[in-house]
Amino acid sequence: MGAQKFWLIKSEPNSYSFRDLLDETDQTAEWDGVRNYQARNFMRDDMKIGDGILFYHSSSDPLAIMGLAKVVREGYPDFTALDLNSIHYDAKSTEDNPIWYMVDIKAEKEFEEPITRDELKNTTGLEDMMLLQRGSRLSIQPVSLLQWQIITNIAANKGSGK
DNA sequence: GCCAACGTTGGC
DNA sequence: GCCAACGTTGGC
Repeated sequence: MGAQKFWLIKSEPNSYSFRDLLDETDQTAEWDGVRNYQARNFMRDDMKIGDGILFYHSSSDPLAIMGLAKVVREGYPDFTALDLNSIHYDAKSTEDNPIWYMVDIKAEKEFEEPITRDELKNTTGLEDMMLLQRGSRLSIQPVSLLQWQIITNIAANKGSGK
């Protein structure tokens, strides 16, 4: 079994928020609709059960990490690509040759206070975070162990009521 | 609302 | 295989 890895997933709360995930049965959702090859490869090949996820709200106020989630099902074909009625339908994808993949994620912990993008930018040690790089648009990003530790520490300190 | 950055498409 | 045109993302 490989070591646990860490990820950041972006979502526009207008379409799907961390609250929506918390409200799901078992707080679990299929992460469907991703139509970018690099993100697809992460889900198909690299995301493993138990991997940690930072759930980030993009195009919103505040721009922030809202909480933690984890991978509970590893990559499998995104069937919405085969569904003519889905906005994620893709004619290039077939049952025999599915192009797109998804994972299932489960909410783990809602931060008492979201960690804002500004805060991340001002935190020593996070300079290299992909999220903070100019022009970074990838909706699923790898996060290093150190970055994960720094961010979960911030959350823990906020949660301690200090 | 603006626009830079990026990924994809398609003509050649 | 190149690359211009286009559509989308997403911070500001």
